[in-house]
Amino acid sequence: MWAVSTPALVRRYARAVSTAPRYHHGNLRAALVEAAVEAVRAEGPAGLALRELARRVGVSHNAAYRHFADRDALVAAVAEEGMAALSRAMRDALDARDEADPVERARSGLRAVGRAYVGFALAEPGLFRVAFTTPTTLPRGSEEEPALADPFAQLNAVLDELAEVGYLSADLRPHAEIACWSGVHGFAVLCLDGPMRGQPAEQREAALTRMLELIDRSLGPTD
Amino acid sequence: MWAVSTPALVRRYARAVSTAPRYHHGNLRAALVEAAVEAVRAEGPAGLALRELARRVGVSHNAAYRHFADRDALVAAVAEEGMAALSRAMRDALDARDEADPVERARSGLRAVGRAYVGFALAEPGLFRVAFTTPTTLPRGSEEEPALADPFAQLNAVLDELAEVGYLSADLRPHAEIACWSGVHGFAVLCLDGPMRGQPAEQREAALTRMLELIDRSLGPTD
DNA sequence: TGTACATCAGTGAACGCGCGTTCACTGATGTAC
DNA sequence: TGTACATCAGTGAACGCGCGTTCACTGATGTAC
Repeated sequence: MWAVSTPALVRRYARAVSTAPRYHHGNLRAALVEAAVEAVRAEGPAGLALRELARRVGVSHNAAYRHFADRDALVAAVAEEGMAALSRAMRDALDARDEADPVERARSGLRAVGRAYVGFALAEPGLFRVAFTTPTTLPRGSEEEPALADPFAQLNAVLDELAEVGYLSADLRPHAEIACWSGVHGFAVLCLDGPMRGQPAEQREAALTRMLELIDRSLGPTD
Repeated sequence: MWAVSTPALVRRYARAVSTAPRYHHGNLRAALVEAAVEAVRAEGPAGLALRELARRVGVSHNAAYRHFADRDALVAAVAEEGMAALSRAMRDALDARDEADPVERARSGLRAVGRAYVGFALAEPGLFRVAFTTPTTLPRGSEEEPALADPFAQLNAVLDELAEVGYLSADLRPHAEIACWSGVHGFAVLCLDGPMRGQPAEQREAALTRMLELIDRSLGPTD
């Protein structure tokens, strides 16, 4: 059952205790992804070079090929990491709600995911950009980045909640998720690369609050 | 007054008539920008390489340095071109309105610029991307891309119109332009690089119509 | 329990690529006289 | 009107860069016996 023999275990333990640089890294794949995330934080998507990352991890420049088929595979791994982090941020924001009234709770949920989305983009611009980078080799007919499905699902859940409690009417529900997503995504991009780049935080904050208010208005009843 | 002497005129005419390749290109700067626009159409921002463009224009690879200080200057020229084209598309859409009722006219104006914005992004994805590319050497404290001011001004004008005719209340007016811009910009980006990439046109069209409807709702009166 | 051997995860040198940029230059153009 | 000369817009060779990728290899590890 236990595939590791005793002498192997002893050797492994000695290795783990030793501080000398090891020939076998132990967890190179994870270390490369971690370094890639750091690089992306510091330099954006352009920082994702296999040679540079290997250098940072302290490993020869093509050791990476044991763990990634090519550069694109590494970029994809980082993108997945970024999307997962975004998803976590949204979920945490949703979980932090404490409203009792169902309608207020649903409405604040939509604001919460929106705020979390924009907040993540501004806090982690590099990861955010990579997460939305179109892979150079588009996987024709493949599953189209399942990781992306998760933030999407959360947004849809909140909108369904808004519909269930009667705030969002059924005939406005279709495509509402695209409209909401467009709003927060566009806001994030305009802050990172557009006219709002370099604006003071309170200015951005005021604009974001206004936008979330308008999104809320756009879905609610007219009377 | 006329700075060109007669023999110079004669020589220039002979040149203009001749079909032989000329040592002096005549309008290299414009030709390079045009080639750059084409390259961006075909390959996106990555297609903007001085050597490649010089090759296309049929000129030695560093002739370009007579007209652009460096690569960034060329990219900036293309970005300006793209932003101008976007601005034109918006203006044309606004001019095409024919509603008589002031409120309806203002509301359709907002839809028109939104549709034009997204339409341009989808028709010219390369130019659109370059137009929003942050220059690598950010001009610290400079005027922050005045070309961008023009689409922004048009959007603001339409929103002012909506306020004047009484559709958009004064207290919702501040920051409304950011919210609207975020919506259409985000929609465009999601279509180009996000989850809506590769979706059929009618699907995108339906989602866009819904988003423009929601934007209209978000600004209008509640009663 | 010890050892031979297969397997796996690294190394280091090398190739070719296209790029931006600089240099010293040459051909074409415009104009003062 | 013709010519000498300054200026400008191009050429071609070269440098150095960092990259992705491949190759033949070696050291470490795990395990069958």
